[in-house]
Amino acid sequence: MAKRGPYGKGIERRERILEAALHTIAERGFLATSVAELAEAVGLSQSGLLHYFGSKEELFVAVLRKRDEIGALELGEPTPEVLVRVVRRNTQVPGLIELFTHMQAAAADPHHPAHEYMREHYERGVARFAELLRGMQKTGAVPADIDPEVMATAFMALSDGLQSRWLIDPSLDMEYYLQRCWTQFTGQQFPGT
Amino acid sequence: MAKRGPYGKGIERRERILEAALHTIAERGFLATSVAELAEAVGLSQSGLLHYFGSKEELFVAVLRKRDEIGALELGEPTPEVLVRVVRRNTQVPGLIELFTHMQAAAADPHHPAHEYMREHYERGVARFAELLRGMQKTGAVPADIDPEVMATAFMALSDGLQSRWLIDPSLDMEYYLQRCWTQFTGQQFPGT
DNA sequence: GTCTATATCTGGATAGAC
DNA sequence: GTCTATCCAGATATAGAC
Repeated sequence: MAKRGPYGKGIERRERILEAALHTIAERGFLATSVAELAEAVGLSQSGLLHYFGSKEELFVAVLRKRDEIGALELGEPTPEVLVRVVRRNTQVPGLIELFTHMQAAAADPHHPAHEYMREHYERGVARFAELLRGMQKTGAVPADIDPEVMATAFMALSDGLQSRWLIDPSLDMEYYLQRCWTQFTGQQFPGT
Repeated sequence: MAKRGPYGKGIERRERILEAALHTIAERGFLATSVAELAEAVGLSQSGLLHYFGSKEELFVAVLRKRDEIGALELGEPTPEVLVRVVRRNTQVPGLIELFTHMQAAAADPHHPAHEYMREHYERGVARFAELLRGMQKTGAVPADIDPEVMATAFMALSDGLQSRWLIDPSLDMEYYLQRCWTQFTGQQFPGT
C-alpha cells in the first residue's frame, strides 16, 4: 500500500499522526486529550495538525477508522470468539472506548462527521457478524431458526451498552454477560468454553 | 410535597426550571441547547439560572433525575410491558435520549456529576427489573432457570445500545428487537403480544 | 507544507451591584 | 435571588514568513 509520487509523503505523515493519536488517546483518555496535545505528541503545531484533518471532530473520526483498520488486521479471520476477543482487547484501552462512546453520542447530529462513520460501522459490523452466524448455522453451532441479522444487531447493541456501562463501572464483567447471553440466546454453549 | 417556610420558593423555582429545561431539550435536542437558551426559556439570565445548579453539567444531571422522577410516576406499577413502554415513550423525545447518551459518555470521568447519577441509575434499574422478573418466574411467565440479575443487566445494556444506535439511524425498530430478544432469551412469547 | 502569530467567535464561569 | 458586566478557554480561520 506504499505510495509513490505526489501526496505519498503527506499520506504517510497522516498515518503516523493517526497512530500517535491512537496511542495518546488510548493512554490518557478522550476527555483529557486536546488537539494541541495530539499535535505535540507527534511534533506538530496545532494548525499544522489541523492542516491534515480540517477539524478536531474529523480527526477523531479518522482515529476511529484507523482503529477499525488495525483491529481488522489483528483479529484476522472471523471466528465465534471474535466477540469476546474484541471486548477483551477493548478493556485494555478504555480511552478508545471513551472516544467511541463520545463519538456515538455526537453522531446523533447528521452533520457531524461521526454520523456517516457510525452508519458504516454498524452496517459493516452487522453484515460480518451475520455472515459468521450463517456459517455457524451450517455446522449446527447455532440453531437454524435464529435470524442472523437480528441476532447480530442485538449483540452489537448489547456490546455497546455493556461497554458504556463498563466505562462507568469497570467491575462489570462484560465477557461474562456476553457469554451468558450467547448461551441463553442460542441454547448452545459459547464456542471455546 | 409542597414546601413551606424558607427555601420553599427556591425549590419551587428549581422544579419549574427543570420542567422547562426538560421540555426545551426534548424539543430542540441536547446539542442545540445552551445554558443561555434554557435560561431564556424560563425567563432568567444565564447567571441567574446557574445560581441554582452551579454548572451546566450539574444542571443536565438534574434534568435527567427529574425525567426519571416523572417517568416513574407515569409508568406506575412495574409490569412486563414497561420495557416496551419506556422505549416507546423515549422515541417521542429523541432530544432526551441524546442528553442521556452524552451524559453516559461524560460519566466515564469519576469526577463528573453524571458519574454518580449513572451508577445509581443502573443499580436501581437492574434491581427493579430483576424484581419484576422474579415475580414473573413465580407465575411461570419466565423460566425459573434464568438469573434475574443477569437478564436485567443484559436487557438494560441492550436497550441502551439500541437507543444509541436508533439516534443515528431512526429506522431501527427498537421494539421489534427488544421483543425478539425477549422471546429468544426466555423461550416465551413477549407478554401482551 | 508547515510554521508563528493573531483575530474572532462561542459558550460557560465569576464578581459584585442591587 | 437576580442582574449586568466581565473574563476566560477552546475552536477555527487567516496572514504571511520560511
